[in-house]
Amino acid sequence: MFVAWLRELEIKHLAALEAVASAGTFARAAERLGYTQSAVSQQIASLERIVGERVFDRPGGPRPVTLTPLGERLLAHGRDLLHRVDALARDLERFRLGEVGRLTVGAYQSVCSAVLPAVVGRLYRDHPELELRVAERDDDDVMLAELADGSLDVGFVVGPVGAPVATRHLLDDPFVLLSRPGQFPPGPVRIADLHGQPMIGQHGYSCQLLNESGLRSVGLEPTYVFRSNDNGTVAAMVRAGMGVAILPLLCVDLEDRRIELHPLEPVIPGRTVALAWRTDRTLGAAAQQFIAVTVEVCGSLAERLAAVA
Amino acid sequence: MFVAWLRELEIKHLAALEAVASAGTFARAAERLGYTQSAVSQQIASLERIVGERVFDRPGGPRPVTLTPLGERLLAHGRDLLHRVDALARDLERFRLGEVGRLTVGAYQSVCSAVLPAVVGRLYRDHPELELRVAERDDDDVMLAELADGSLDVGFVVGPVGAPVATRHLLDDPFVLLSRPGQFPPGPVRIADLHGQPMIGQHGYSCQLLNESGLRSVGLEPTYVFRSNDNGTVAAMVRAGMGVAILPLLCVDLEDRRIELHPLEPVIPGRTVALAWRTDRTLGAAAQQFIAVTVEVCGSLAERLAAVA
DNA sequence: CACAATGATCAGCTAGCCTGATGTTCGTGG
DNA sequence: CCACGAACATCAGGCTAGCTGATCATTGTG
Repeated sequence: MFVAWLRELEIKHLAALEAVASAGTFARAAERLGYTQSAVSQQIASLERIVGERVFDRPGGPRPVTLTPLGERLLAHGRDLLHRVDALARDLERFRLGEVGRLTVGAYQSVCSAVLPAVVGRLYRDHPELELRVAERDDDDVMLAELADGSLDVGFVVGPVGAPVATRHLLDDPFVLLSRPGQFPPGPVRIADLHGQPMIGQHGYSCQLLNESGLRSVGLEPTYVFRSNDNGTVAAMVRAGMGVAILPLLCVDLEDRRIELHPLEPVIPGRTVALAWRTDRTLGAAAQQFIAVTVEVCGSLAERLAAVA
Repeated sequence: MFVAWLRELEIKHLAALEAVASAGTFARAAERLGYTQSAVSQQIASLERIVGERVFDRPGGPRPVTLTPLGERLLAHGRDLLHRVDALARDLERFRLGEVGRLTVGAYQSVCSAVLPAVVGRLYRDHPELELRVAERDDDDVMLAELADGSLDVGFVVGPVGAPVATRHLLDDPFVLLSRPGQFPPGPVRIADLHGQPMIGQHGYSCQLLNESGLRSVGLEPTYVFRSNDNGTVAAMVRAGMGVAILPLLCVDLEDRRIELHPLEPVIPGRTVALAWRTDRTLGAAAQQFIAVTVEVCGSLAERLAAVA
């Protein structure tokens, strides 16, 4: 892919060239580079052997050396390269500090609306140059597959998963009943009382399956009259009186006064929201920060949720 | 001027990184680079020591290695640098062949109009990407000074000059008499016959001084009624009948039928046009080509001049 | 469970590179 | 005209970085 000749050219040579050219003297260049004059002399000689011609005219005696035309042209390229190496170093340093970098996150809709805004906001506030991508995925398996093939750096998942991924538990997200205000007396609603009640649900992905199996385990066979994965649509249908819905608390807009929330009795196993990433791949600083910030954000979020349910 | 850390980073490391990343395994990368697997392993280890983190995740066993986020970012920079080194090599090669490069030439007005167009035309025809600059200088001393300080790469000069410059003789440029058609009988004009004749000359630079000293050495004290360094102006004044002019043949537009040329008798020492350049500085390929082409162009030009004078 | 593929590691050697001393060239001041 | 100083080249010597070849550890595969 790359050229054959000039293979021995190294950055060191260009640095020596630059130093001598701008110092005017081998000895001063050596001093600046922290070498002896002899070393610089040999480095330039090596460079000249590589390019096949002299890059400096040495007038001899105490007169300063000057670049040959070829040396001048080489130096123009060399300065450019040195500046780019410099930029590389600075960029790498910022990357290691998590100030720059690209990060692709996978998340459910509920996480996207309830958790991510706060996380993204804090990350951008601290490091405005991060390149964050959020991919909305509603299926745990899709999420894990994309985590595995590298499309995602980190992803929010529902349950504890096996696979070669690490997970960090974030919060417990209990199922709650959504109803029209006044439809049920305040306080917990007994699942048994929901027999025959028309229900609104999501399509058959991870948390909906968890939902249904929870209900069945306490003897309720739910009747769904509408399914949507858009939480706003589900809430709207509840408001419209089409039925009630059992949703993870995170899927609910807590500010919406036109619906009412009720804990369930008995409590069915709610989903646990966790963050997952591959353990066999090194995490970038940006990803580590994302995890840390997310853990913190979810910590305070969990407190607020506990107050509701 | 440049950064402190990352000083040990060399192009070799980036080449190894690129090779491994695109080959997927250390062994194949080694094969491509002409090293052993062990060498590549150590090069990557060295790179990782320099940047302070792993750049590859090694899953172990026969699975391909993958870049870490930091490795990916480093590689993006690295590929850019490698391409630039590649471009550097190609550019240097073209420079050595004289296909590209910058060349600044100093020349008198007469040379500019009589010699340079042909030279420049041929150079551009062969190497369209050369960057030629022509600086019109009417004074030999100025020319030599600028040659000395590097402002000019090569310069046209009149006489053989000492200084630390080499000169290449190009052609002899005899002085001729310009007159209105019919003002003198065809053929040579005797200088003695010009006594009292109003004359038009140039200002006191190199070739005008040579001119006047030549005339005085054969007993003529010229009377100048007008001086201009613009050869077209001098010719116009001759046409207007203001006087006659003695000019180097190169300063005359041979196609202008409204003036007549006469050799002088006796012949006074004409100027010799030569090309000069510093001997203590290496010449670029472009300069060498310029000299070669100029010598050739002047060779055929000399023949045509001989036919006139 | 043996085998193959892959990277890490180690020992040993070579070559490149740096240092310190010395040689050579040239301008400068007396 | 000469001695001195400044500046680069060169040489010898030592050190180390880097390469080779062999071996080890790990892991997927038949």
